[in-house]
Order: sequence, then C-alpha cells, then structure tokens
Amino acid sequence: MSQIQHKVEWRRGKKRRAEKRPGQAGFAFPDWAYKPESSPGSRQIQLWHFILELLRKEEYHDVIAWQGDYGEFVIKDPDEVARLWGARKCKPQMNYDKLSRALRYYYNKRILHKTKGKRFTYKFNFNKLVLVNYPFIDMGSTGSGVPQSAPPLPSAAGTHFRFPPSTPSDMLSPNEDLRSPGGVFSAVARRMARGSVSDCSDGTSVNSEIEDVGGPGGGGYRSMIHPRMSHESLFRMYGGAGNPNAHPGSRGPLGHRVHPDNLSPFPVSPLPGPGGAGLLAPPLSPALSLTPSSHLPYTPSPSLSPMLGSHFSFNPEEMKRYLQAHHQSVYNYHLSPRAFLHYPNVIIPQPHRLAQDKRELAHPHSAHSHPHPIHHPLHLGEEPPHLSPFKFKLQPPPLGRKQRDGSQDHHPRQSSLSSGSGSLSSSGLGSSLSFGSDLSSAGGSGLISNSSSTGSLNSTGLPKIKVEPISDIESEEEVEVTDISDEDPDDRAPPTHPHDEDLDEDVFKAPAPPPPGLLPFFTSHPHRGPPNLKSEPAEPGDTPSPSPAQGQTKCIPLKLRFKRRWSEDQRMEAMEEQDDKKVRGEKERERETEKNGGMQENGAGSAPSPPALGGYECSLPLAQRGVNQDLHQATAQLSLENKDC
DNA sequence: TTCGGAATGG
DNA sequence: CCATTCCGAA
Repeated sequence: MSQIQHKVEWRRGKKRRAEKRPGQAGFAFPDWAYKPESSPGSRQIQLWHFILELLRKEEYHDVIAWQGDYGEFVIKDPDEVARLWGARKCKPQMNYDKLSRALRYYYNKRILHKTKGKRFTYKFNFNKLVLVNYPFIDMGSTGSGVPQSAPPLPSAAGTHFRFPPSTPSDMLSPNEDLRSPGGVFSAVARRMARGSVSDCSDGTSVNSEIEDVGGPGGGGYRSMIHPRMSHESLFRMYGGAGNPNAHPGSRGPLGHRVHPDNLSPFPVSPLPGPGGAGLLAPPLSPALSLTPSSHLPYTPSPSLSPMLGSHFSFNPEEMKRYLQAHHQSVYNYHLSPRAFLHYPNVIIPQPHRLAQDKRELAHPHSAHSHPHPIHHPLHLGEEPPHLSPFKFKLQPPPLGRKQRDGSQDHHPRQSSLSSGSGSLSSSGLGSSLSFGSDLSSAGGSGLISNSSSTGSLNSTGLPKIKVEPISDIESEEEVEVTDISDEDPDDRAPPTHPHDEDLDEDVFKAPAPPPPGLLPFFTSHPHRGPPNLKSEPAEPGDTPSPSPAQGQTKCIPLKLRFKRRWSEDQRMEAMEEQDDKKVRGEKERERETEKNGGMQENGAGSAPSPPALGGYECSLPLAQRGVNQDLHQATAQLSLENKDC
C-alpha cells in the first residue's frame, strides 16, 4: 500500500482476450491443470506453491504458519508475505490486497478456501487433490504441532491393502501410458519439460519449485508414498516438522537455507526400502483433515515415519514399484470415491462400513458372474478389466458468491456423459514425477457431490450447501486422472449402467476402459471423527442393497457407497467451513468437453507432449543413479527468496 | 476484511 | 492459465 500504485504501466490496449478456451487440444479438463506445459504463466512459481514453501520454513514462521486444522494457515504478517511474494515475482508493488486476490482465485480452483472468521487465515484443500501433487507437504507441522488431530480414522483401511503390488513388473506398465500415447505421461512429460526458471532476471533466485530437478529423479522419490499413508504423512514428509532431519534449525537468512537436504521439498526418500518401513510407515501427522482416509491405526507421531528416512535405495524394481505406487498414490489421495469406482481392484476401506464392505470386497471374487468390483488390492498384474478413466472430481467449486449478479443459470449438467471425458491423468503422474508441478492438476476440480448430496441430502434438511451448477464445470472441472486415452469412447462406452445415468453424478458414470496400470487403491475417507453413520441419509438412489447385478462391470454398489460417503464427506466439509456458496455459474468455463474427438488422443498429436515414455524412462535411470545427488541439487535450488530482482 | 468482476500482462 | 491491478461491494 504504501507504495504508490502507479499504474502507469504499460497499459496498452491489448485486446481482451475474449475467451479462454481451454485447450483445444483436446483435453477435457481444464487447462490450467496442466499449465506447465505451455503456459508461461504457469511456469513460474505459483502462489500456492510459494505459500507452501513459506509454510515449510521456520524462518517464516512469523509471517505465515500453519495453524489450526488441517491445512489451515494464517498469514501473520500480510505485508511481509506480500513482500516476499512480490520479491519472488519481481513485483515490487505487490501487496496483500493483490496477493489475496490471487489467493481468492484459488477458491475456485479449490486449492484454497478461506477459513471464515479468522483473519488472514486460509486453508488448503489438501483433502482433495492437492496432495496428489504435493504429498510431501507438511501441513500442520510447523512448530506446533500438528497434530491435531490425527484423525481417528479407521485404521482399517490400512490393513487391507498391501501396498506393494504384486507384480512389480507391471508397474511400469504401461498401462497408462501406453495406452494412450498422450496419456498420462504426456502430462508428465510436459511438466518435466517445463523448466522452471526463476523469475527474476538474474536467475539467481532459484525457484523454489524444484521441479525440474525433481523431475526425473525426484519424482521418483516421492512416489513411494505408501498408499496407505495419508496425506498427513505425506505432508510431513515434505519437510515439515515431521522430518527430523528437516530443518535442523539452522536456517539461513533468506538466502540460505539450511541444508539443502532438509529443506527440500522432496520427501526424502519416500521410498522405503523394499521391505522396510515403507509399507507401513505410520502416518504422521495428521494435519489433514478431511479426508484422511487411510489412517493407520496408530497415531501419528510427529516424528516421522521411518520412511522418511533418508536413504533411498533404488533398485530398478523398486523404482518400478515406486512408480507404480506413485500412480496409485496419486489416484488414491483423497479422491472422490468416484475415482475408485472404476477400479476393480481397488479396495476401499471405509471406516465405518468397512466391515461390511469388507466382506464383500474381501471375497475374492473370483471372477464370476458377478464381477465384484473389487478384486485384490492392487494387483497390477491383472489388468482390470475395465478401468475407466478415473475422473476425480474435486470439491465443488465454491461458488463464489456472486450473488449480486445473480445470474446464472444453472444448467444441470446434463451431460452426463460427458464423460468421456477424458481425463487426464496428468495430475497424478505428472506431478509425481516431477516435483513441483503444480497442483494444478489437483485443481482440477470438479465437482462434487453436490448433486447427490444436494438432491438427496437435501431432503435431510441440510442446508444446502452448495448447490451449484456445476454443470459445465463439471465436465471440465473434474479432473480426471487417468489416461486420457480414453479416446475411444466406444470401447468403453459402456452400456453399463442401465439404470441411470447418474446424473447426479456424472462422475460415476462412465466407466471406461480400464486403464491398466493404474490402480488406485484406496481412498481415504476421512471423516473426521464424527461418526456419521447415523445420519446418513440414504439416498434414494443409494442402493440399499448392493447388488451388482447388472452388468455393471464396475461396481455399482460400491459406487453408491462411495457416493454416499462422499457426499457425507462433502457435507462435512462444507459444514465445517461452510460457507454458503452459492451457485455460481461458471460462466465461461467452457464447454468443451467434448470428449471425443480426436482430442484426446492428442497426446501425441497436437499436444506437444513429449514422449511420455521418454520421460519416464529417463527418470528411472536417473533415479537409480544418483538419486541422492539429484536430491541434493534439487534441494539446493530451492530457495524462496529471491534476491533482488 | 473479504469477495469477486474486469481488464490486462505474460 | 495465472496472476496483477483496480475497484466497488458487502
């Protein structure tokens, strides 16, 4: 503020870009999801990344710190944060007002939301997808501890899965990528490709994002998160307090960071040794909230899990594993249940219901007449018969309050099908591989439950939380992860669901072909503590009884269950923070979703995406070779501040 | 203080 | 897309 705002700048009349279209290239999902590739803007560090970094560092504790629950942070010194941000972006004029505007944009992306009632307090929506990309973030840790809560969740979840897929060999598989050329990897590749650079001219400053470095090698590291681990764990890994090694306390003044190692965002070795801790690393922190899903029974301890340890050992096999895991993890993180629906193999632990489900699930279905949705916990080897592209939808957009305009029409989505949409996979993988990518993918956003919840739930009397129109958005917004390959619609076009389109949830709907490699495994559902069973209003639609009957190849019952759960979760969230969101029409958001067409494929084609595989491959070697080194480098690079511009 | 539209730059 | 900058409105 003090500064003058001379807006003198060049304001040339640029024409307004009237529209924004997402990629024509063919992605169904929001472009922003992958910005890295081409968009310049994105290539720079993004604000939320920056925020996370600050949060990770003790040095900045006074200006910004985690506070409260999961993912909540408070900006203690707005001006300072703005200054730092401005420095990073070389925008001396930056101030909190502006910075906050930028943060507000995240609301729609669901990356952040405001904690109401608390000044300067925002909350990351880690619950949903964000983590996918940033598993390492340690949220609550900061000094305080985080621990707030470890959510008591059901540990059950953990139990079932075995992380390690049975067949490692498959991992690499190809499924994903292979399937579609452009598929997942492309995204990854793109990300990798993008080099982040420091903004400032001199380059002195390094980006905090370490992506690049991380990319090949780095990516690998992270992946290993045990699937079971919840975000929380991950968070800690990221460097927070959880990691003992993490900040040793020494912190340099701005420019210096502690040892690179510590700070690095990378979790240090996520990959546990094969046998090691990896499997079980206990989750630690709990900062997460909402959906913590899978928590192990044990409580998180602040100290990290063994996994975090610093050693990496990579064997080729491990790498594979880890990659796989990665994928999995990606998919797993709090995604909406829907995501899982498509995966037969997945097991989803539900805390409460677990038991029941478990039984059902547990059965080895031997394949038979009725294909049970769930098979074994991940098995890569088997390819699931049909995996569809999973789409994840994120939370519903917060709908801004645009009451004023009142506009909006919401169109119900009709589309159900949109489905086809595509998907993208990028998110997970991409990011995984490369470090810093954006969460963009995460952001993808989608919608959520609303439909279901709204509809059904409403009846319950809940306040409607959101109602949104997500229609269009949905399509786009949802992020799908998966391969996009979907290209062919037909194949997958499943005739499946005879019953309904699910309009409510589009999401569920269409299953598609199985992407082979991905297997998500479980999800997490968090519920925070309160039990919800009770109230769950069953939705009408819900299937009370699970009978998969039909040909659903997929699992309907499960689906429903999830749905329910999801809805609840959503509600909870909503309630928690709740806001009223209103329906906001998303205006412009596009429509594109076409899905079909050729876009998808694009992977290769239009999209510039580099050869996915290539990237992939690269990574391996790298990883193997010198992971540590890479890490170090990466870490080293990380620096928040930039010197002067 | 916070929200979000609009225009604009990149 | 992702901010940045303004700015009017709650």
